[in-house]
Amino acid sequence: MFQGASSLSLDAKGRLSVPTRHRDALGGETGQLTITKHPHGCLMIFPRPEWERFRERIAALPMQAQWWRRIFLGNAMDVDMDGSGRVLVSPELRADAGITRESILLGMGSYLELWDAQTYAAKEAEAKQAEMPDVLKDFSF
Amino acid sequence: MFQGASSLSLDAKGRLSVPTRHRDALGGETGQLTITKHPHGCLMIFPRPEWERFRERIAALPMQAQWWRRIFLGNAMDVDMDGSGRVLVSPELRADAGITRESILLGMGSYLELWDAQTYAAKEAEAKQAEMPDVLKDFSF
DNA sequence: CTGATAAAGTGGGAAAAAGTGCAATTAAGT
DNA sequence: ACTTAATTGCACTTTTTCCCACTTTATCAG
Repeated sequence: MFQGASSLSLDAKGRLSVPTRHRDALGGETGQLTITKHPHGCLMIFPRPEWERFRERIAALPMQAQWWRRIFLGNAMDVDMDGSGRVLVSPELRADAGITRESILLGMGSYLELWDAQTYAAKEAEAKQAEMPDVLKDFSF
Repeated sequence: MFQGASSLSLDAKGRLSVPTRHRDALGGETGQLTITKHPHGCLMIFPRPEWERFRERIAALPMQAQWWRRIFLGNAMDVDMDGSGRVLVSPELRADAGITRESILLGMGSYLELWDAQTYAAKEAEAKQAEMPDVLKDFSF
């Protein structure tokens, strides 16, 4: 179960150093994980088994959801952590999420989200302004 | 199982250099594959056996789908990879998908999609803006 | 509180693999 | 038969991947 935010910076080669507290949960025994696009403008990072489950659900979607398939499945990259817990984020994925150096890693339960630091700050501010969605209206704390 | 995006450029003769990680799965023992049109504006690339299966299903469609038959079956080209993993994409197919040089190859499970880079970027951006189709409304991550 | 030890992060470099372009040979058409 | 176009194979250059070493940070003990 992933939760919590980490500020981190990719190195010159576009490698992401996975925070130690997520390393075991993310890489498992073999260090295998999968990174893909998210339509909201960030990247999703899954432990490999979790990705397999997600992919099955995506693959089962009907024709109308073809574009979602392209975004999630068509852009998914299987990667391995290197000896020091780093993963290479492909140039295509970095470009899509607008990630240069400074980025934010968010624990989102079964997966992680990787955001460009600036983009995230802007979108979060925007979301705070926006009206509460209906489903939350009768949600009590 | 194909997944993941690759940026690549066709050479002056219209040849596509198949990314190494897809080469075995796409060409099999003999390097034979099939390329055809897709109505969404890209090309589909199948390993030969996978194409055979797809063709059977298309052929079995009723009269209403006659146009889809023309598009898929009528434009299919059987091609071979050369010694260094390249395939020639015919001028007709390239023209149809608007592919000049820069293109994107998407792994879509049982087949690959080849897009003109610009076209893909534009359509993807459009899809991200668009409202989520009903089938996805109750899809949780 | 300070120092030492250990662990983790960061950067760089070398080896291997993949891509790109050229050249030669074969095939086809006039 | 000769010219032109196409295709296949080869070689060189570029990129990518993997690994090692050094620096910095954190933790524990004195």
